[in-house]
Amino acid sequence: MLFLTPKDLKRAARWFHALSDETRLQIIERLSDGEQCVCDLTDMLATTQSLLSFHLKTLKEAGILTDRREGRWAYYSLSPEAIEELQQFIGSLKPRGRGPRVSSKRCV
Amino acid sequence: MLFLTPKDLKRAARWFHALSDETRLQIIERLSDGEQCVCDLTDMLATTQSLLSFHLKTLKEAGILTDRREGRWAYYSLSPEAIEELQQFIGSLKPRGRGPRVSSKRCV
DNA sequence: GCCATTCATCAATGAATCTTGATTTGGCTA
DNA sequence: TAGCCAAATCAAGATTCATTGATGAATGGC
Repeated sequence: MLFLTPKDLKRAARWFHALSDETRLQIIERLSDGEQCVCDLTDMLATTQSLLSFHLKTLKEAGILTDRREGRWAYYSLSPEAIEELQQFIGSLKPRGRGPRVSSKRCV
Repeated sequence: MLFLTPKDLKRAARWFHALSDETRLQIIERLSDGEQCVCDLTDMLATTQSLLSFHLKTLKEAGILTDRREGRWAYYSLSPEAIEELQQFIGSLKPRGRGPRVSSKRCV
């Protein structure tokens, strides 16, 4: 059973929007192996520096990534908390679409 | 460890885009209790008929919902397969951002 | 100080998306 | 058949988003 406050809704929508782009999913894919610096991601992902920066910002503002600076390099990694909450959210969707149907009160 | 084919990427991006809207998340929320007809959803969700129809279509085209017609009513429900695949996808993201860092080969 | 490097930010363009209101399609009932 | 109802579709406008290229800020080496 799922109950979302308006705040939950906003946050979840933001998460999913952040994940709704192929380049950003590739970033997630790379970061699922652990922290990476921006320069490596630039090489891996065949994108421009400014565009990558934009996507990283999008993911960071959604709370999915955290960043860390070290000298002139920036390192990004997945936020364990966000991933866990995402897993909980999706996990709470019980797929009972095929089960015994809850008949509607009005449309019968 | 995550490996996404270009096809996977496209599909996942489409899922997440479908989930990136508050109204659509509310639809999901309602449908997680079981199948619902459009007219009930219209009442619950404080939206217009045509807009709801648009959102339902978006979710359906992403493969997240299935629909069924009965007389003049349309019933929508979550697709168990899609939910399961989503759960697998998110589940494969191991949040080891805090663990021992995988040091970069280039940026040190 | 001076320059190169790394990354972030800004402004501008085009594309995709959301939203609205009107129209259409199909099914039911009288 | 005529009329009503549920839902989908369409066209138009508004908004948001992705992308590009140029500029700016911070760091480190010389």
